[in-house]
This record gives sequence, C-alpha cells and structure tokens, in this order.
Amino acid sequence: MARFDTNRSAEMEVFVRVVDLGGFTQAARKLRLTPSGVSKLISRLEARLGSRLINRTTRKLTLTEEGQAFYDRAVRILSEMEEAEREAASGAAPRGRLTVNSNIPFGMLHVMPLIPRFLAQHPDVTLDLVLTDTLIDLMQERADVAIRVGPLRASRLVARKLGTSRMVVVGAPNYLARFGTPKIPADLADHRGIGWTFPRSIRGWSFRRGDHTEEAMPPPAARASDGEAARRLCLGGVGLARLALFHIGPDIEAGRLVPVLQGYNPGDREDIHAVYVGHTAPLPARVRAFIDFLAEHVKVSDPALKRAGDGRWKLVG
Amino acid sequence: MARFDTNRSAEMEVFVRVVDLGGFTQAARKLRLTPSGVSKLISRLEARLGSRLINRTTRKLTLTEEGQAFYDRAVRILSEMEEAEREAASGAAPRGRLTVNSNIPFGMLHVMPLIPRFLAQHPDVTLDLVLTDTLIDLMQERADVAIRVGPLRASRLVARKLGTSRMVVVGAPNYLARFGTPKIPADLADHRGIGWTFPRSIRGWSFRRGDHTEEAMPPPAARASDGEAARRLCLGGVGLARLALFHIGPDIEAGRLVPVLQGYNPGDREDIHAVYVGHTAPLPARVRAFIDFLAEHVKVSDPALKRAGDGRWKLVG
DNA sequence: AATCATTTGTGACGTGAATTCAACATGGCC
DNA sequence: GGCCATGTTGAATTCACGTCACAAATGATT
Repeated sequence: MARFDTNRSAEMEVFVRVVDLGGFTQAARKLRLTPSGVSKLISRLEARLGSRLINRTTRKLTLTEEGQAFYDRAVRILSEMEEAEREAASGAAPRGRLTVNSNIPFGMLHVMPLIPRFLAQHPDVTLDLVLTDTLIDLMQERADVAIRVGPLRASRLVARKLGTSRMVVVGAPNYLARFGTPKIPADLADHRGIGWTFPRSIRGWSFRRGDHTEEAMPPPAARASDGEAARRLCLGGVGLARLALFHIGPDIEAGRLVPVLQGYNPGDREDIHAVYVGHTAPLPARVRAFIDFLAEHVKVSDPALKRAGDGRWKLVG
Repeated sequence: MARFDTNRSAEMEVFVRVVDLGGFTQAARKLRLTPSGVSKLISRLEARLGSRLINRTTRKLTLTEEGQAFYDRAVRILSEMEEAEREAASGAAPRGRLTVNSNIPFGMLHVMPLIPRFLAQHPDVTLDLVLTDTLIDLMQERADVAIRVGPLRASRLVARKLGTSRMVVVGAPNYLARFGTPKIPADLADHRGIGWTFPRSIRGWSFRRGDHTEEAMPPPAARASDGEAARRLCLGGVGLARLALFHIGPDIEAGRLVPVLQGYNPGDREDIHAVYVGHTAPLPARVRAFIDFLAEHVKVSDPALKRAGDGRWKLVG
C-alpha cells in the first residue's frame, strides 16, 4: 500500500511545464505523458490544495493568483532539488573530503609518499590522513577507508588486499646481549616482550617448523599503542617485538635490530588490506579512486631475509 | 506506465526523517512505514543518485559528506514546499486580489455600495472592480467574477442568479414631444433608438400582449458602449432606449424619462447573474466568499410601474 | 565467549494509485 | 456552419512501492 501516494515533486514539475509551455498538450508531449494524464494530475494537485491554480478553456490557460505564486515557488524549488541531487550525485570527478585511517608504520612509509601524486590527480579532493594503530570504528571515526594489517574480523566491511607483509621477531643487540638469543619458541618464556595496549586480532606469535605450528609470546615488559612506538622500545632494548619487515627492514640491515627464531617463521605473513564499508550503496567516487590508486601504486616488497657471510642480515628480493 | 516513477519529495522526506531520528526503524514508526520499506527507499535514492548518503550498521548511522550536504538542502527544500503549498492552499480566510467585472449600471448602483462591507469582512482581500458592459472573456481579463444582465451563452461558466431586472422602454419628454409616443410596437419603425456598440445576446426588443409576442426596434440614431451612456443619450432626447428599471427608476419617478409601450411588456425581464469559471477545480476562497456575499446582500427590488392619478409614474413594491 | 535483542537487508508477493486508451465536450478559426 | 486542436471523463491496465517473512549482523549483556 503506497503510503506516500502524493509525489509532490512530480506535481510541481508537471505544473511548471504546463505553465511554461502554455498548454496541457504541449506539456504532455514534452513530458512523454498523455494530455489526459496531465489533466488529471493538475486536477489532483488542485483538489489536494483545495484551490484552483489554472483557469483553463480548451484554448487558453490563465494562472490564478495562487497559481502564479505557486508557479514562482515551484520553479525555485525544482531548481534547488535539481541542484541538491546533482551535488549529491557522484560526479565523474572525485571530490570532497576523504578521510583515511592507517596504522602508523604503513601510513608513514607507504601511504604518505603517495599522497602528493594522488592529490595532484584529483585536485577537488582534500585528504585527512589519520594514523592510529588501534582498531577503529569506521563510522565512529567518520573514516572512508582504513588500512589494516593482519586478519580481518568478519563484517560487512569490504577489504581490498594491498599487499603482504612478512612478520619478524627482532631484538636489539644490547637486549640480546643481556638476555641471550632464543633458539626455540619455548625459550620466549624466559624473555621479555613488547605488547600492545589495544587488543589485536591474533593473540600470540605464530611459529612454524615443518608441519609443526605453535604459538608463544614473551611476557610483555612494555606495551605500545602503535608499531612505531614498539619499534622504538625494541631499539632501546626493552624486549623482543614482532614487527612488519617493511617497517624494520632498514634497522635489520643496519644491525640495529636482529631477527631471532628465523628458522621458525619462514611463512609468517600478514595481509595488508584497505577496508571500507560494504556494497549496500554506491561507493563515493573519491573513495573508489583512492582505493584504486592505492592498489595500483602500493608496492610492498616482500623480501626474504638472508644471513650474509659476515653474519649480517640482508633483505633480498 | 508510470513515467514519473520517482517521487523525489517522498524520498527527501523519508531521508530527512531517518537522519533526524537517527535510525530506519524510528523513522519507519514515525512515518507509519515498515523498516524494510524505509531501507528500500533509502537504497533506491542512493542508487538513483549513484552515491552513498548514509553509512549504516545495525547500530549507528553516519552521514557521508554528500549525505550531510543533501540533508541540509533537503530540509530547506521540504520547508519551502510546505510553505508553497500552504500558501497556495485555500486558507480558511479569503485573501488575495479579487477581480470583479460588472456592467456599469449594476456595478455602480448595486455592487459598489456593498464593497466597503465586503472588504471590512475580509481584510486580506483587495478588490479590483472593473466596469464594462461589453462581453468579456474571463480568462483574457483575468477576472474572477463577471456580473452580467440578460441571457447567458451556454458555456462551461457557472452562473449564480443574483436577481431579476424588469426592462423598460423609455424616452425623454422632449423626445416624445418631437416624435410622438408609440402606441404599438410597430410604431417603433418611425422612431429613433439607442443601440449598443457591442453585440448583445438578444437582437431586438421583445413585446408581449396576451399570448402574442413580437420583436421590434427603432432604427438606432446613436449607439452607446454601456448602459449609463445610453441613459444619458436617452435623457438628452436622442431616442428611445430599453434600459433596466433599477437603473432608471429614479429618472422615471422624477419625470425625466417616460415609459412607453407599457401595455406590451408586463413580463419583460432579464436575469442578473454572477458568472465564474466552472467546477473543474475548487473555487478560490475569495471568489466563493464574494459570490456568497453578493447573493446574500444584493436585493434588486423588482417594483411594478404604476401610473398615478396625475399621470406620473410610480415604482411600487 | 556466547546468547539475546535490536536493527538493517533481501526476495517474493499483492495492492492500488496513476497512466493510458478511447470517446466525448468545447472553443477558436476558417 | 464545419473542421481541427485541445481539455475532460470513464474504464481497463500496469507497474512501482510497501508489506511480509526470513536472514544477517551488530553491540550489550551475562
């Protein structure tokens, strides 16, 4: 049952066309309706308003005073509706404010460098890049896109994979000098770790050798709210941390951080996704453009770690 | 086939309600719809615009940038529509400009005296009283009401009878002294008459004695564009004229004009009508009020003519 | 962690309001 | 007076829209 049986916008549109063209038939032609349809529609409108808008014979139309006033207003209203819808419609060119939330390491190393090019390609977009590692609520934060590393909670959010990051457990040389180097995952129980202040999707660190998989974690000596803070703590020798290779690759190559238990995590990887709200409605153009841009330009190199002859670690590939 | 299948006003209304109340379900309750209906409507709107307006989970709604802009505009547009329709709707109180067209004698003698009272009763009405005797086109003249004497052409115009006027053929004393007094209608051929510059509905003057009816007219010596001009010509002795009794009653009683052929037109009357355009649409309140007012207050006395003992004519009743 | 209550989304269906079609009035123009 | 274009009316039809029932998802609760 049609509750909103009166489509006032259509009434206004037809009425305005009738007045503009000066006749029901001409208006009907223009609107691809029949004259009879126009006649009934105008009559309905007048009956609903309870007042006559058009005095009409078969030859002439004349607006009543109410008709004239209503016409003036209707023209204005229709043009405003037109503008409102055009404005709201996804124009060809992306525009507006785009809010992106990224975890800190990836945002700093891979997103920020791309921003100038993106903004140059889309001059009408302004971008807010918010860097946090905590789990965020896209709604709450009014973010259009979030970039996250690791397994995703099942939800109606849609994820687009941007790349893969190898995870590696590292410690600073001075830490390892004090606490020793763990040889098997179980050794972690006697070590100190760096945890997170926020709940992460996976609880422990995953290790694998051959077919055997196990989880283990050192008791946290400190907790960080983001990966960059964890890296700094780790560099300072506070404890072991499991961090993304793209993040601490330079530190490893420079010897500031040393991978441990490498024999146990050859395939320890986490996917990097751009996450956005689902398909219920069309995606704003700026969001789609940004995601496409990311997917095309983000190249997370996924090198292997090799120990060089001199005992130093190198990133290969 | 519904050509105007999208009722954009309803879309806007529902959308605004959803935003105001912060949920599909609450909006549905308020709008007496089902949540499912609201959901579909919003989805339709977004699909039509090609862009998302509301990011939604089961718990939270958040407007996208487009949604916020569209909301602001929609609120404004809806209020303007409301105002336009309210303005156009026939409010309880009549208001606006009322254009009345009347023939000159009746307008001067019966309409104009009533105008102050009418305007006092309806302060928001302004009245244009146009006095012409020519046949007018209500559309062309943008008149709401016309007052006419005599038979009506069949048309879709609606007529409301205001009264009856006895018609009487008169001449000035000095004219009758020169040309004599006609005794039978056929005598008019030797007289001079006052005609009209515009075509009147009836051709000749109608006379009746007993069962016998005939038409006759003196050849016009002059033609007048309105009844008042004809009266003046007649008073000046130009010729005989057939005029409304309400118009020239005082002249007769004062002896300035003398009825002739009274034995032949005991029942020669013409109806007075207020004419307005038909029932296709509701009548504007001011028009209805005016017509009602006229019908109630116009009292066209329809006296009989009696010849007093001294030979003078008196109006009785 | 698991359940529950609430809310949004989806497919199929029926309804009814609006449009169309045909036939009729009306008016203007020759 | 007759013709053409236009506006109106009545009846049949149709297509969009909302409802219904069910599914999915979310956030709070224990």
